[in-house]
Amino acid sequence: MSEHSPQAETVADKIDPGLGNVLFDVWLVSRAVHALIDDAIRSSGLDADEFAIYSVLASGTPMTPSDLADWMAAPPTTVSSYVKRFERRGHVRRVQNPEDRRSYSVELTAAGREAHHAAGALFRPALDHVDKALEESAGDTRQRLLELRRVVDTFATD
Amino acid sequence: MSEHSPQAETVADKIDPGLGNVLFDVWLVSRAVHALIDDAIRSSGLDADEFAIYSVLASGTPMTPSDLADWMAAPPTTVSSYVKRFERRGHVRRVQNPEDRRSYSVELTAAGREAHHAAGALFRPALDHVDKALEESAGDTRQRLLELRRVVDTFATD
DNA sequence: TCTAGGTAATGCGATATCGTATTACTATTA
DNA sequence: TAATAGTAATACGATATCGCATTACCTAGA
Repeated sequence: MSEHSPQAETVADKIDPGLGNVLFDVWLVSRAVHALIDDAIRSSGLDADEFAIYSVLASGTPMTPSDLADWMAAPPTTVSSYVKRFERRGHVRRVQNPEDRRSYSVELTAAGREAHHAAGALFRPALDHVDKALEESAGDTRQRLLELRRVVDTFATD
Repeated sequence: MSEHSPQAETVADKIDPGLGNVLFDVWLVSRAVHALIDDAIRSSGLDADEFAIYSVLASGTPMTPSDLADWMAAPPTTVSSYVKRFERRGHVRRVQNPEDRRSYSVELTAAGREAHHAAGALFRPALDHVDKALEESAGDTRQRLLELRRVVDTFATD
């Protein structure tokens, strides 16, 4: 396996594929995707994780730190430092919840929306490439991913 | 959303699903998967990333640090510290490449195989749950993931 | 064989992640 | 309404990640 490569093949090809299982495969793919996004949007000053968070916030869904933590399966402390960082950048604002003074929701500022937009512009070519390469199977892929997320959440919650 | 929830639904349900695109979906699912694995195997002393690396090594494919970096789409410096850490644990050994004195391959020691085995035992129930819940679509899911990885690698390489 | 350019791996430093313990508040029960 | 338990968020500290610069080695060209 390590001595020579018959064709132009990627590392991923050479390794598995018997090793694989769904969870492992997700892990592996996501590393590549994460790197792809990081590289694509680097010059915007956001990384893949940050871009994703900015994206939900930009979508208009009000999110508390706890919501964010559940949504992205991150520990509360991690979300805390994200919010602090984003706020320091002037990209995010905390909006007090009048019903519960411990809590607040996180909102993008105008500057935050701009940053997200800029990152989005860098992101789109990469996404287009992938979508194009996937062709009709793209929808199917997303379906499988959503299903998987549902299953995983079930397990984590039980 | 913070006021009330109609059913027993997960956070993921409430958010999207218009926001989504393949890359974003992968990112999101992988966070959940990563957390799931972390939690499942925590008591083994390995985390999800480490378990994955131990797994390739356990599979018998000889891997240099560069191979590992390519395979898991991580920067060389990150792999370097992984190897150092694993070696410190006594789980891994460096085997010099006689052809190239800069290089070496990484091998699991007996202790490393044991650690991997222990983590594997904790991992399996989680995997079984997911596989069972996915039923026949599991194979299809893996297929989609492998395809995606291929596409992403193509983009990264061009 | 010398030199220039490429590649494998790492040291170091900056910053990110996340576990443990804590604070501040809300809900529940009596 | 006091006491207890539960929940939202964070401070702090330990460790991980990764970019930049560097070392050591290999390869190609003259």
